[in-house]
Formats: sequence, C-alpha cells, structure tokens
Amino acid sequence: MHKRYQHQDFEGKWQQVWADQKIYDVGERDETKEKEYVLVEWPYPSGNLHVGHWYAFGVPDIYVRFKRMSGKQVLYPMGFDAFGLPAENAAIKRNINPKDWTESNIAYMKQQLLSMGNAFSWDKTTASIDEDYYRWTQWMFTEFFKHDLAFRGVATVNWDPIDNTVIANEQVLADGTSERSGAVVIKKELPQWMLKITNFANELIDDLDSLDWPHFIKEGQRQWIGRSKGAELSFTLSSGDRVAVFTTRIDTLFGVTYLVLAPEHPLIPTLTIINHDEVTTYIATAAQKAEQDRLDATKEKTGVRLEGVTATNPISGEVIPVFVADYVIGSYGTGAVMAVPAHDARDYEFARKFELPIIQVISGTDELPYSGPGQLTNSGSLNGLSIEEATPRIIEKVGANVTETFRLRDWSIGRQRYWGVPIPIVYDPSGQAHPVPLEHLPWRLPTDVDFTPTGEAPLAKSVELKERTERIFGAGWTPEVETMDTFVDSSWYFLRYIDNKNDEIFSSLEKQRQWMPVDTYFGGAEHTTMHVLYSRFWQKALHKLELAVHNEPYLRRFNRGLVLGTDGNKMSKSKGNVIDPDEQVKLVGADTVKMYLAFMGPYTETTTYPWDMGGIAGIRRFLERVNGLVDHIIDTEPRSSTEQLHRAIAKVCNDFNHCKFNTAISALMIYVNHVEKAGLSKASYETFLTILAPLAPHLTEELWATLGHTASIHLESFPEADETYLKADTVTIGVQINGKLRGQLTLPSEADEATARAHLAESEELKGRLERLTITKIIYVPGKILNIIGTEI
RNA sequence: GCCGAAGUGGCGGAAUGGUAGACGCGUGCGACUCAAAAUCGCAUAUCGCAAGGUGUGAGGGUUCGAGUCCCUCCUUCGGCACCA
Repeated sequence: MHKRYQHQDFEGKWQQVWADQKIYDVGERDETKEKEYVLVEWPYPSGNLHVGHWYAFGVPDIYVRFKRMSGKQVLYPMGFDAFGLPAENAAIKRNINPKDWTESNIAYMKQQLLSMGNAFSWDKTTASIDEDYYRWTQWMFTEFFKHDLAFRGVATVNWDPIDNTVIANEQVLADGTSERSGAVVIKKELPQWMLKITNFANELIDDLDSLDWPHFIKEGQRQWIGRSKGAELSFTLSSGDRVAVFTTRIDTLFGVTYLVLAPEHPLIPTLTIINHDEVTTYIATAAQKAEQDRLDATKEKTGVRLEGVTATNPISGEVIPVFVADYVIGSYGTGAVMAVPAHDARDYEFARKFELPIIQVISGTDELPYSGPGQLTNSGSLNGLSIEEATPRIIEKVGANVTETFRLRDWSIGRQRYWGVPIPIVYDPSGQAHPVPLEHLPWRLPTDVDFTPTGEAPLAKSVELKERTERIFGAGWTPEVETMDTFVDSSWYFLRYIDNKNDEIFSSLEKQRQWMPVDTYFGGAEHTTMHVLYSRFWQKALHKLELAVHNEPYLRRFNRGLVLGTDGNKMSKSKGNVIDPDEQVKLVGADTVKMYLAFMGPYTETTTYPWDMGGIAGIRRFLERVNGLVDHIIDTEPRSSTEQLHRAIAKVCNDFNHCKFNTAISALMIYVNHVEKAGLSKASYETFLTILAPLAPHLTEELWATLGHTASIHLESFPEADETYLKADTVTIGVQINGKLRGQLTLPSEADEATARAHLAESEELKGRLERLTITKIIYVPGKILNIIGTEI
C-alpha cells in the first residue's frame, strides 16, 4: 500500500539534497557531450516571486531536465538584473540604501527560487550590480567609445518641465503626462550618451534570416528597425541652397507641388524669410509642443509658408512654395520632404488645408490620394510608363542617389538616476571626454549621495566621485554624472554566465566557443523589440571588435504567454485577483504548480491563460494517482500496457523537444488511465517515473527513493521508445462514401488495398449503403482512410 | 491607418490535407456513506423518438477528402503609429 502524497514532507528535503550534492551545477565544459544553452530572462529582484516567475522559469525547467536526461550538457543559469528605478524608489520611501534593499531582495528571492525546485546551474550565476559584473559593462562601454560606437550625441528626449528631468518613454502616460509629476511632457533636444546601433541596422535585419525564431518576432524587429528603400535627391532653393529630400516614390516627382522642412531643419535659420517672425514663432511652438498633441496623428496639420523662399522641381523646372510643418520629422531621413498631395495621404491633407495644387501623376483611379499601381500621367515624356519603369529613369535624370533610411535611432543610454552603472567617462579641464582606463574599473558608484529626485543627476552631488576623479586624473577633471540605462546591463549577461569568475576579461573567447550561442531563449513578448534587439546589437558590436566569437547571440527564441487571474483579468493588487505561488505551493506542492502551468496551453504561444482553480486541482489529482500507481504493479504486464508505455515515451520525447508540454502531460495521463486498469510491471513503473521526472521532479525523486534507489532519478537517462511496441496488430480506419464518413473498418495494420476491399465486402455496417452504390473509384490510404467514390442508385 | 497573431463544445485546449473535439476542467447520473466531502464508474458538440442530418467566425475556391491550403470579408488580441 502506498504512502499518502504529502508534498510538504519531501519537496524541501529533496531541494536541499540537490543543492548539497550540486547535481545541477554544470562545471567545466564536457566535450564528450553536446551542449545546450537554455536561457531565461534574468529577473529584477523585486523581493517577491509571482506566478509570472513560475511560468517564466518553471516551465523551461521541464525542457532543461529533459535535455539533461537525454545526454546533453545543459547550461540553465539564473541571475539578477538588479539595477533600476524600483530600488531607488523603495530606498527613498523607506530611507534606506538601494544597495542594501536590492541585496536583501536577492537573498530572499534566491530562497524562493530554490523552492521551485528548478535545475538551475547556480555555479554560473551573476548579477548586474556585482562589481565584477559592472566593471565589464563599463569596460565594454569604453571600448565602444574608443571605436566610435559610443558617442556624445544629441537626442530628442521626454522632458518633465516640473521635475526638470529627462524621463523614460515608459514613464510617459498614455495621455502624454508625466507619471512622476503629472506635468505635460515635452520633447527636448539634449546632449546624450548614445550607442551607434544604427551602424548595424542592415545586419540586424538581414541576419534575422539565419535565426530559428517565430515569424512574428522577426517581423516585429524588422518593423521596429523600419528599413525603407528609396532615393535621395536635391531641390534648389531661390536662395541658392540645396535641400536634400528622401522619398520612396521618386516616380511621382512630377506631382510635387511644394516642399516641407521639419521645424528642426538646420537650413531655416540661415534663410532670408519675409515672414520671419511668424516662422520663428511656429518653430518655437512646435519645439515646446506637448507630447500630448504629437501623439495624436489625427489632429489637423499645421505649418507656415516660408515667404520669399521657393524651390525648383528638378525634373519639371516648376517653381514651388516651401513650408515648415511639424508633420515632417527632423530626425528621420533628411528632415525635408517633397510633397506629392495626389499620392500621399498626409501631403493631401496639408494641401487641402493650405489650398495648394494637387496634380495626379499616377493613373489608376480618380479617388485621391492614391498610392496603388498605375501608369505615369502628367509626367512629360514619361507618360504611360509603369511605376517600375519610370523609377530608374527619373533617378538617372535628376542624379538621385538610391539609398535606404531607417526608423531606428541610435540608442540613448544616459540616465539621470542614481541606482545604475556609472558611465565611465571623465572630462579634462577643456571639457574633452576620456574613458576611465581598465585599471580604475569598476568605476564605483559613490555612496555619499542624496538621491531624492531634484531634477539634477544624483551623482553630481557626490563629493567622493569628484575627489576621486581629481585624485586619479588631476585637478580640474570632472566625472560624468549619468548612469546607464539598465537595458545595457542585460545586453550581455548571457556572456558572463559562461565565464562568471573571469578577472581578465568579461568572457573569454574560449568559453564563448564552448557555450555560445544560446540555443534556446525563453522570454516575454514585451522584450521582442527592446531587449532582444539591444542585445543583438551588443553582440554584433563585440563581434566587430573581435571580443565575441559569434555574430548572433540567440539561435532560437520563444515568447511565452501571460497568466491571468481567475477572473480573466491581468493580475493586479487593485483587482484583488493575484495568485500567490507560495500559497499554491503550500497547498498542492511545487510539482503541481509547475505542471499545471505547463498543462494550461501551449507554452510557445503568445496568448493569455486565466488561472483555473479546477484545472490545478486536476493536475494534483493526476499526481495523487501517480503516487498510488505502485499498487497496480503486477508480475507480468499485458502487452497493451507495454505498448502504451512506449507510445507515451515516443510522444513525450517528441513533445518535449518541441516545447509542447501540454500534450506531453496528456500522453502521460492516457498512460496512467490505462495501467490503473490493466496493471504494469515494476520495470515499466520505473521507466514511467523517469519520463515524468522533468515534470514532477520532487514526487518522482521520492518514489524513486522509495524503490530503494540511492542515486537521484534526475541522473537517469531518458528512455527511448522501442519501435516494435509502437505498431499495433490491427488498425481502425474511417470509411468514407463520396468524402462523407459512413463507418469504420478494423484491418490488419499492414493491410493492402485488396485486403481492405475484402474486409469492406464483409462489413455489416456498410452493407446497405454499398448495395445502393455503383463504385467508380476507391481511394485507400493505409492506416488512415478508405474513400469510396461512386453514384448512389 | 500599417504590421503581426488568433477565431474549434459550457471552459483551457487536441488534431504530419485523412474518423474534429485527445487530455483536463465543469456538469449530469450512479456506487460508496446515516449524510456530506473525497474517491470510483458511466455519460457529456448539436438537432432528432429513430433512421438520419448539421457542425471548427462568414462566404467562395482547390481536392476523392479541408479546422488545416488559396481568395474575399468579419471579429478579437498584440505591436507600431504623421517614418515621406
């Protein structure tokens, strides 16, 4: 008789044993085995594990354990992305140091993570706040600086005019106000530390082709980078200046009826403009314009004509007016646009408002604006040509350059915050920036800082930082006072895991050759563009500087879904629908919680799953039955049980490989349903425990030990299905008449068509129908279907 | 508006172009019990007494055969959003 399933009696015990025996540590690379690097996004140590963490780390753990048992050397590291605003806010609120707060959270969270019973490679852990981590973050930044990949540029930032500080996009609320002060956020041009991600724009798109990622993630990145192929050409102004414009539709050049410059366009201040005051006022208003208005694409277009300035259409020689309007973006393309109101919705709207001529130059419809295919018209000698034919001719005629433009901007990484990696730059007395040399790294975050927000960068108030700079570099030298965006920290953590104790370099080429690239990266959909793109850039930049072996960090990427509350809403304290995983674990055990999350639905779908109390009870019920399975052991099991076992092995193995944990679990349920009735041998019982082990590591370990085993079940090999048991003697197939299902037929599994016909002739079920049928054709797909085509009498 | 994903029972979801609804939840009936819970057994897409129909968002198409492939449309979700 079996013991009751008391998860609380053994889950903690086994977690302790695994930790003591370090059975999940990977140690050095073992070249006799294939490697598998499984990565999950390292968490922010908020101090409390929620269901999302379980979903993010617990379900991939199934895959990890399966691969490990299948003979791979699996690296499944865990660490902490521990810089960031929440620590600063918590510290301000509780009047404690962000470092202490963060470190105590990490310690607590490690304990919680252990309670999940995951097979983490704890010997490879790291955290972004460790000095031997951020030292290298800083060093790589200085290398980028030396190679012009990090630079001081000008970026448009979100400016909070009440707090007088730069705020992040995420802190701008949907209505365009600041999350912090409630002020209406404005755009401001400020000098910023930037990373030259745009240098890699083409590679970041083109190299996606080599990756085994879902289509939608690749498309998301492509769209984010936003490559447009087109042409750049110049218009000559009445002042003699030339204005470059970028267009994807140079074929519509004859339809240009005006030119538009962005308010930020550098040429404007140099021009002699009759209505100078009006233009200046407009530009000032546009610059101060609230984020609120800019967000609203449906708002009416505004602009001012530059009186006294005209431009000449390079192909028609026509003289056209020039406008300044904020619907043209200064930082995209050349910051100037040739307006073709007949074939562009925005230009059309603007032209209607300012009563400008609209000349249709592509035929196809009378409905304007029109952007579909057609022939050129009103285009001089080019009339009648298709868009494709006309494009190269016009390019040649006006001497345009075929070019590409990107939506992607350089990455602005400076933050006026305390709790981050100090940007390792010092300025000499003339204001020239110099990288802090490696011997002085880590360039430590000073502690003598009041980080209460005032609008000034907190590090500017540090006496220690100022004195340190002067002591090391000389009198009059000053430190950079900004810290780095935390996305920088997480752009290379997977490289540190594999060589986390190296003092010489952030990650040796040797270790990279051994472990990189990441084979499977499980993560959240919210990181599709930002983090995944930034870290791809970082990898490419390192590769270019010959500091990284590989050009791409992640071979395979999966985005998981989102677990909702029982009411179908996103879990939130205010809705009171938060499921506390600790409570659930206490109630039903870690194995049940993990298996329930895996059973809810396919893991690699980016969708939502409401938490179902009945569903988790069902999983617990299943594990109770597994616990009692020992009572069904018999000396000689029937062949059906052996067949079912091997079918389950084959199915589970295949499903695990494809991360389809839900159907793998269902296969195991089918097996248990069968052997509870038919009985199973002791050998089969042991085999079953090994295939269940990745899903229920604690229970299977306990049952394994009960059988007298002294070594862990997790060191066993994953069984292989025996082909001879996968084939049944007979097979039941469907019989269709004219494509409609009309009955069934049980045949020997290797039956040929003649045999199938012979069985059909004897079928009582189908007799009546067949008598009324003149058969013209029979389609027989062995093991699948018999379709009889004919005419009914 | 553009890009992407998805629409299957009361619910979560299964289904290499080949018997739609596996598995689980829920529900109903039964067994056990003084009773309830737990557990076990049976049933459970839908219309129909039945024979037999009808069914995977809608409508077309390809095919011997379509949830699956193609076209048009609708709805929901996610991302981007004046990017020339």
